[in-house]
Amino acid sequence: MPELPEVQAVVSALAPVLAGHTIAQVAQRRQDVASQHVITRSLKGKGLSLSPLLEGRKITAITRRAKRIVFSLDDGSAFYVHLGMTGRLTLDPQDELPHTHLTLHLSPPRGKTGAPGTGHRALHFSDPRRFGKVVHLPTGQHEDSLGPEPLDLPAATLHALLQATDRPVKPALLDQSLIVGLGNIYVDESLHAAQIHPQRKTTSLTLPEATKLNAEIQRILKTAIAHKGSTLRDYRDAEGNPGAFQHLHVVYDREGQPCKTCGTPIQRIVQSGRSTHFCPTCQPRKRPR
DNA sequence: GTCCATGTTCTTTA
DNA sequence: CTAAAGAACATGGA
Repeated sequence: MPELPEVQAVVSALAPVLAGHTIAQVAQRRQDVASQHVITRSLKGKGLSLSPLLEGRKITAITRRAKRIVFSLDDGSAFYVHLGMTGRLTLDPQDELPHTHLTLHLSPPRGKTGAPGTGHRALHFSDPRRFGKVVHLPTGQHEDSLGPEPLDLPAATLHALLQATDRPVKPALLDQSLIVGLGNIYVDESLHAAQIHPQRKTTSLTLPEATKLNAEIQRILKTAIAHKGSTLRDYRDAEGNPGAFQHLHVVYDREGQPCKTCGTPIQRIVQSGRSTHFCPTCQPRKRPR
């Protein structure tokens, strides 16, 4: 569930509440929910015990990078949470969700105790399918092979990135090493808005087409952020609230339903093992002249 | 029982 | 070498 807008909604909810809190206690139910960030792929692993790394550390910032929720700590280290498909971070839930693999017990900053809403907090990470993960980043170790963020990407850069590879544009935009943050929903919506057929080769896209695509990606992501993301089934923000952008989907998960732009039934095809939804009228293989 | 799912990563195939 | 396709991960809903 979590593409850039959903992850951003979680970060926006958590950051103002939890920045400055100290991790008092870590309750880790599953050892394999966490791992150490490693450049080499040989020693990845059987899990990592988080409590000795996190307990006593103060959270200095909570930010988003790609689809990762990054917790920066006062000793220069950091960790990130990736929600996978069904992961959720929930703050002070009424009832603990099933498949809660990790809970962070947090103490408020000194001097803030007593003010309303600033007591101890509990941040729960739950994830039924367990595609999500927590990754510890030792001081200095950060980025790996992530592409640029889409929201402030110059159109010429996107065009250059697309020209540098040669494959259908749909799977290219899903590739996090090319550009980050987009998933199946927002790629389909962006390609529709830019009137580009998902099977068009990246090398065939002209600069004007890439410029339009770049603008539509940014417009759709920003609109989705304003609507706190899309909830198809599982996604909830840190307060347990669903997003609202799914009501504005034009193509995604609308196979056979009329295109909201032209009325043509939306088609579904499979590319790289993923569903692609598009409008054959709005997104012709060849550009109309 | 079947198919499908907002993601990533590894393996196989071309 | 590149890239596409497939499978895998694990669980639950339709």
